[in-house]
Amino acid sequence: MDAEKSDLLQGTLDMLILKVVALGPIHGYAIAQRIRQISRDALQIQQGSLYPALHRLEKRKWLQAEWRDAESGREAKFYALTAAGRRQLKEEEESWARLSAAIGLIMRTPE
Amino acid sequence: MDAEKSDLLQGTLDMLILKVVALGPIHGYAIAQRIRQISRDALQIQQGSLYPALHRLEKRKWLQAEWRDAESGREAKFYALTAAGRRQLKEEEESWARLSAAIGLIMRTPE
DNA sequence: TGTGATGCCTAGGATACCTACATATAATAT
DNA sequence: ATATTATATGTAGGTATCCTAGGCATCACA
Repeated sequence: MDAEKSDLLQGTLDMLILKVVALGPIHGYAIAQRIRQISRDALQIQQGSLYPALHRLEKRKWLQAEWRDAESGREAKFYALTAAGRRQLKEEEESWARLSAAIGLIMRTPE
Repeated sequence: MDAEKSDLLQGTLDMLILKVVALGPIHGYAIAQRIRQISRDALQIQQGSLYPALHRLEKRKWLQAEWRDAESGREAKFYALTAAGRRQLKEEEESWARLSAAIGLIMRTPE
């Protein structure tokens, strides 16, 4: 009802996940933690956004999943970037650079 | 079906419109033209996105509409920013700055 | 014993955007 | 004279994304 603003920019979640996974195989829960840490709490991924996104990316063959032991000793699902995922990440980076620069042009227009 | 990427970053349309209207009263069709011009064709607002957005912003009292003659001699609906719209624009600018900077932190993380 | 952190998941709802369509006028080209 | 393009506004329906709110399980620690 109260139209609260999202915790992130719609459409950037896939790119953020792909980027973090590109840093090295990592499990879902840790992806959200890393994004939060690196962004100094500015970006907070809800679990209800995270897991569907991971399944989406896996289905599109951009990520590959594998159950392994986490540092904690417990089982966790580790994700790795595929070759297609690397290409997709590059595309999304370019799209982000292009669009955010364009928004900058608008927002810096003097009156 | 084909998951084509959007012409803009989801969630930024309202901010872009508020910003352009803040430059001076302007009608809907011209808003889309200005956004396209200033962004050098990088941002293209579809009519099916534009008009619902304008109605949304007017309903929230961030814009005020008035029918007037356009330069073309034809009638057009001119929009002006309200005081609440000015506050909203400021908030959206801050949110954009915060989130886009945070995304920059993630995307520039070295491996 | 129970609480918090870790770790995975889904269902349902809200919102935003796009495609496609509909309508009308004015200017320009053929 | 006629057709097309640009201007100008609008809606309906579909899709995708994200969030809230829940559920389940394990482990450490108080």
